[in-house]
Amino acid sequence: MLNIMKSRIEKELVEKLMEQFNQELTVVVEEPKNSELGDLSIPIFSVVKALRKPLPLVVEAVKETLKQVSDYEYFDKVESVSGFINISLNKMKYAKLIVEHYNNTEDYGSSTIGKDKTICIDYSSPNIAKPFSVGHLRSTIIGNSIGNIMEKCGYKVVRINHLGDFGTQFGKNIYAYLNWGDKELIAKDPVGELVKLYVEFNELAKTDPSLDDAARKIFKELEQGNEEYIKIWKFIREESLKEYMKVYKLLNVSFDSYDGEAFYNDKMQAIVDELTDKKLLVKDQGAMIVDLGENIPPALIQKTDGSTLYMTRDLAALFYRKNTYDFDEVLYCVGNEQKLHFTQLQKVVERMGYAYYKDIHHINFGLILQDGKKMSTRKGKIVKLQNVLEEASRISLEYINEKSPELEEKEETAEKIGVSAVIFNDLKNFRSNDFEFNLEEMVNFVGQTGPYLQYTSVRINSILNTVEDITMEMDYDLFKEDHVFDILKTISQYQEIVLKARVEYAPSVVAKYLLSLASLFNSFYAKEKVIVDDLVERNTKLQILKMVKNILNDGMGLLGMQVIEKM
RNA sequence: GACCCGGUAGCUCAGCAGGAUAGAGCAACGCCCUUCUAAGGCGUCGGUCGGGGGUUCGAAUCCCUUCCGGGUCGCCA
Repeated sequence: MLNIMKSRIEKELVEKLMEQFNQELTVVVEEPKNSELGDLSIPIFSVVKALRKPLPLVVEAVKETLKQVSDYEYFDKVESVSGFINISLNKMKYAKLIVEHYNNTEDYGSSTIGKDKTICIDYSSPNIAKPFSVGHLRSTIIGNSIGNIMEKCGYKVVRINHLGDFGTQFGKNIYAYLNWGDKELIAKDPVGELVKLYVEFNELAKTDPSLDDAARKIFKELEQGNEEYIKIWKFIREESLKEYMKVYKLLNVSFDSYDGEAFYNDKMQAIVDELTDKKLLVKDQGAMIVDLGENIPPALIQKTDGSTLYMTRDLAALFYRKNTYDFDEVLYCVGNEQKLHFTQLQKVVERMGYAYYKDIHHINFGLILQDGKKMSTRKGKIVKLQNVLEEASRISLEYINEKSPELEEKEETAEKIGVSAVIFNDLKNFRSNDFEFNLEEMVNFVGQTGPYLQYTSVRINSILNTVEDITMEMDYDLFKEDHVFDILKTISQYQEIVLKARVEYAPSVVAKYLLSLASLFNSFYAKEKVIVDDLVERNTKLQILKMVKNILNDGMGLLGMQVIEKM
């Protein structure tokens, strides 16, 4: 609501000033950092410059013109301080506007900006025969959250888990499986054992490069339909997927499609043909590449032995998605280290003459580091996500036993708190930042954390549960107090926050917002008693509580966190 | 070597289409449960925004340069 008011004032003010001075102008309405200065602020340096008139004169002109703006009725005070015109809103009027708007809005915070638009999000996409590491956690929860945010903005979202179920690595997996795989051990713990085999293979290949050749050969035959290999491949894929589904259930994420790289195996030749027809494919050192100019390394489409690569499969997947879903945008939630790959992908599509290369976005995110370095599956240096989630739930249960031993459904609640803590710990920081893997930090429950948000929501719950229902009777005088008005102002910004998160593909925008809302509420909670004898006052406070709780819960939902009733 | 990220309080980070005295949380220290959940609240301490130039009325924010950390750079994904 505040954003709407801001842009409306900007627009009207510019129009009227331009009429007056017959001159191109821009005006920006912003919010002062320090709320003591007012609620809205207009720096007029640029206007002074454009008009070439003395500052006091411009100040007066802007102040006068503001009186003609349609939102003027909500202004309380307009004063100029060192080149800024600061506006204080009439707290009561503004509060009334927001509360009524809130009560008349179906899905508060939603918008229709994405109406009739489709957005494909490629996320999670773990590599089969590898455990679900904390590395995959990022893609999964960032992608899931961005999907939720897009839906809130009206988009139709297609969630795609582009499983890494093909590629040379399978040559390695199959080679190791056939040559030194222990069937019994594999039956007991398929994924765990397969990972061991994979790591062993890489160890041995260091001293014996012929192993890599053998693996490449196996993969090529797999690609061409070798039945024995396909059987093993299917087994590996199924077992891995079973393992992943457990994690997805825990994280509460789902997908519309699990078509992985293998799905595109029969769609690759068409890509090669089209690139050939368009004369983009060049033979270079035995391999087929697309040259992308001097600044970008060429894209490899086909290996010397004729088998395909990651790039080829991504192109096939892209075209398939365009044809199947007719997306307006396609997002790839993949780590920073693949930035070049997606630049190349986009470039190839551009060279092929498709205008929608502009709709391809790499939603990059930072690495999870260990000792300042990237974690690597090949070296077996990975942490299983499930262990992290279990640890978080365990600590959460300890809290419950200590703080509210009489709680029912302790285990379920502990799990919801633990998992949400891990999710929030990731999403609170901007996605492209790297971060050092630190279990203690992930399961920290004090301060700017997931449990803090859940706790705030739960506190509100226990008050709301004591009353029958909330009437419409309001005492807007209460909003004259800053600590009350600030909550309301924050509530009024929810929609613009969600929209900002959409533009930046950044769940952290929502996360930070929820922290500040929760913080404002907790200060309020410490200062004010809600269940007071004065019924109108009580009702007004309950209305605030209701709004805060709903936004907290809704926002946590956008992040993929679990909302809980009691803790 | 080339290219891409990042460097803000002891730690983790916000702020970056330039704007008014740089903000949170953690840690440290001191308070607050006879009030609706103290997983909370209040306060104190803590910063030459990596260094150096430049543009500007105004720079953490833009430009150049330099140092430090990380990532990527044809047959892995």
